[in-house]
Amino acid sequence: MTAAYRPDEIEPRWQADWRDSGLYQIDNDDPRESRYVLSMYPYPSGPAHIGHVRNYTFGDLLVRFHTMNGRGVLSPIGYDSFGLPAENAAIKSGVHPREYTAARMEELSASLTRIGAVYDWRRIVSSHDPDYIRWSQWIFLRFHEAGLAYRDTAPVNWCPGCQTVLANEQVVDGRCERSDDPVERRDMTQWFYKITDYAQELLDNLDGLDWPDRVKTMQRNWIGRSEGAEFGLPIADDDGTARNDVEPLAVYTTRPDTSFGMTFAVMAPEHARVDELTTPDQAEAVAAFRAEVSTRSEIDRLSTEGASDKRGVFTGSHVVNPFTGTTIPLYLADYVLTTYGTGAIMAVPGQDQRDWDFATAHGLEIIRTVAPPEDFDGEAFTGDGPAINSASMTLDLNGMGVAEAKATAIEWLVQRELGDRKVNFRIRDWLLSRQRFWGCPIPMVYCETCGLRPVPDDQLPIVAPDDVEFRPTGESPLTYHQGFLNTTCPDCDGPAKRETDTMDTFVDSSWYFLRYCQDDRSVDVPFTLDAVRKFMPVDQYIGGVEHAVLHLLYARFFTMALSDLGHVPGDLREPFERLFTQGMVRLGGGKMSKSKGNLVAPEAIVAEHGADALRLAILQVKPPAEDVDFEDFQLDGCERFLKRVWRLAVPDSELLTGMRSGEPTDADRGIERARHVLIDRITGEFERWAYNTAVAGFMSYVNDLYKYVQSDDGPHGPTLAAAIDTLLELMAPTTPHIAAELWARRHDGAHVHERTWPVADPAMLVVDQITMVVQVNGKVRAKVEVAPDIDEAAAETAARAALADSGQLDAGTRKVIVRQPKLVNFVV
RNA sequence: GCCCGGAUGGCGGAAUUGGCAGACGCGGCGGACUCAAAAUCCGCUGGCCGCAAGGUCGUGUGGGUUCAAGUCCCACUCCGGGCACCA
Repeated sequence: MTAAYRPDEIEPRWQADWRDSGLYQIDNDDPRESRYVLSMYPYPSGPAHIGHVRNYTFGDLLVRFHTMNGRGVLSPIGYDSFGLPAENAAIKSGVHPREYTAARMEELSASLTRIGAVYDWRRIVSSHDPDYIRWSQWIFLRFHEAGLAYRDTAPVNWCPGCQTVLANEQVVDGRCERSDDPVERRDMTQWFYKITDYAQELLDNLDGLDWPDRVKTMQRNWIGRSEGAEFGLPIADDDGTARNDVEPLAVYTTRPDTSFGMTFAVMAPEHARVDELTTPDQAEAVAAFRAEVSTRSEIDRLSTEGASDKRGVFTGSHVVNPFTGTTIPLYLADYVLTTYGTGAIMAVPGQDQRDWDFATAHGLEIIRTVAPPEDFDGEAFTGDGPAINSASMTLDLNGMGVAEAKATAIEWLVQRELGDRKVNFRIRDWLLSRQRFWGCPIPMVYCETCGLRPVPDDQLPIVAPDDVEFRPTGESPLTYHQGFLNTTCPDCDGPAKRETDTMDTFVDSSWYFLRYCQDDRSVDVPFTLDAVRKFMPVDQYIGGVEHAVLHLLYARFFTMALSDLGHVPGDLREPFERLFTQGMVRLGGGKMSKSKGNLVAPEAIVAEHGADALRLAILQVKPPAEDVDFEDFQLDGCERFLKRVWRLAVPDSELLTGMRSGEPTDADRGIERARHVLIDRITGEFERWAYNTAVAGFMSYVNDLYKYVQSDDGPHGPTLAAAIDTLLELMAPTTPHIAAELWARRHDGAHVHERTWPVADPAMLVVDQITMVVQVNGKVRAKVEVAPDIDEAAAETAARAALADSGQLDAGTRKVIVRQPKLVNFVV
């Protein structure tokens, strides 16, 4: 009687075994070569959803694979446990975010365990843990000392739905990436991390990272480096001459070569010098325009729709084009941003479409300074070409290409001390303060006499009190808690107030991977240099592409800054050596989301098919990098396959009767060869993340074994045993429970996950026969079995022989292509 | 608009370098077992023509290179993603 395959019975048993045995715990003095395999730590939103399961299955497979390959694998887990959902739940139902979060973490931990994922649970971190808060604050203070954390008043993104400010990275198409509310502009005093200090290195290092090109491109776009020139446009007097008593208007351009075509200049509506440079007769129009712009939402303003003439207004003032000496009008327009460059531009309608549109709408002059090609029928010409109309007494660019003209123009500016070469970045500093309760408090106090003071290290962590009222007010609930708010100044002991804003949760995720390295959590630093050196950088990071310019950029910044400050080794500049971004799981073509109520619950699948079948289905359905629709999962087929494996491998199987012994036959040798081929194939496929074809490999192999077992001669005992044992070893990372159970049953309770990964014998991979295709005019007409080392002449002879009866070569051949041993093609 | 991906049977997909298109799975059809069903096992399964042997067409569209193209080149269509007043 064959024992039944009962995943519901064996899986929880093995999950407990892995957790208790410590097989996947690693100590910092472990002598094995170390590997750091990390899946992005999850926000604890309750039981795992199918997207989580996909992510953590890939990670778990790698952990188990590397472990069997003799490496000491750091496989940690933790929770990104600060954040809005817990606080919103508190507002709605009154349950404290801490309790809410603890319950959700419990659920998520249980589901991760239930799908068979293994971790060193001793190293767990959670963002909201006071111990973790302490070190988030400690790092903030180090950054503050170094000038990398600062407070500033700036126009910021306000999300009315989340009732907090957002970082630029969290605004997508003018909307909040979380709540999708349109974002408003507000001037607020906020905390920033000075990520712009690292813009150049963040850009440069991308080249050396083994990351998807897509993600690198997104980061490059986000950082947005541009090279150009910055120079001053003198303000013109009433009679058109440059005034010496007024500071020139600074502009930034990437096209100094086109300066002779500058026919007007434009300031951003929010530019600091608008009032100064507006003439009395235009004051009313300017004020009206600015008022109108300020009420427009970001989305409207970003939109290119709408009449161009409404997008700007004349200031009444003129400036001087230093290249030509001519006087040109100065406008205000909303297409110029106050936050980029100098907030003012020289407008060259001939070479810039935005300037072209504006010039056309306002009846301004257009001068081409780059000759467009003959067939050019567009408006502004932005391509390369010889300069025209670009000469003065002191500078002649005519005839030069764009690059040469640029360099020459900049040189001219520098010589006359009018301006200089300038590199600009699109990336802004990271706005990190949030007006919310459920986040890490910013450890600063405001003293009436001493001003802004950092909280001393020995007073950390600053933890939010429990007895606060949760109301969506737009200010942190901490603002209304007198006990938290009122404190004393660390320097003068006088009355002081605490900062009530908390940190963006992306701060927490910017260093958790460093904390995981630290085994002894009692030391007085968040991580020791030795601990970090032992495991960092992360060898394989796995997560969603949605973090391409959020988490992945911030974490890189943190690593560089901590490196410069000496808290991690100086040569550790990049945290994640290899990155894999897995695709999303969708349902019925749409995005799966809680709000749509179409989440697939892995619990139900595990209950019906078992965790191994679910893991196998995840791996089988699609290449890991691609998005997948849950409807395409083939759970029945995967479960059926596991049952086939079970019946083949379980010791008391009815399938296995009448085992042959003695000398192996050709059929036996064929199976033995297939075993080695499988080892070779699966090892390669695992290394290149070809899990879907690896599953196909397992299935094919098992099909072969079934034929072998049911063949007339019957299976050869030792051959079959080896064939099955190898299969179980190779399947251990993908379907760990069934592999463990069958191995234990076959080997007296031994553990398959403690086995060494099998190695293929190269001699067994050499085939003695290969199918050679014989073509006539590129069409397959015959196939011949030949030796792999057949020579050219013999191959042609064999091919001719194969076609001899068909008469297809009777007319003679014009050409013969021989690619032994795979193919011979006759051209007739 | 610009920059990346992608398009292969009824479906998900496979095809390291240009060399047998459709591995593997799902679904479908047929058979075995069974009183029957489920489960299981075996076989067939791209279209068209043909009793068959076999032939013929076939990897989004149109061209091209080559003895040979899913794969390389040119042009285009559609789908997905990113960027998009950043001067």
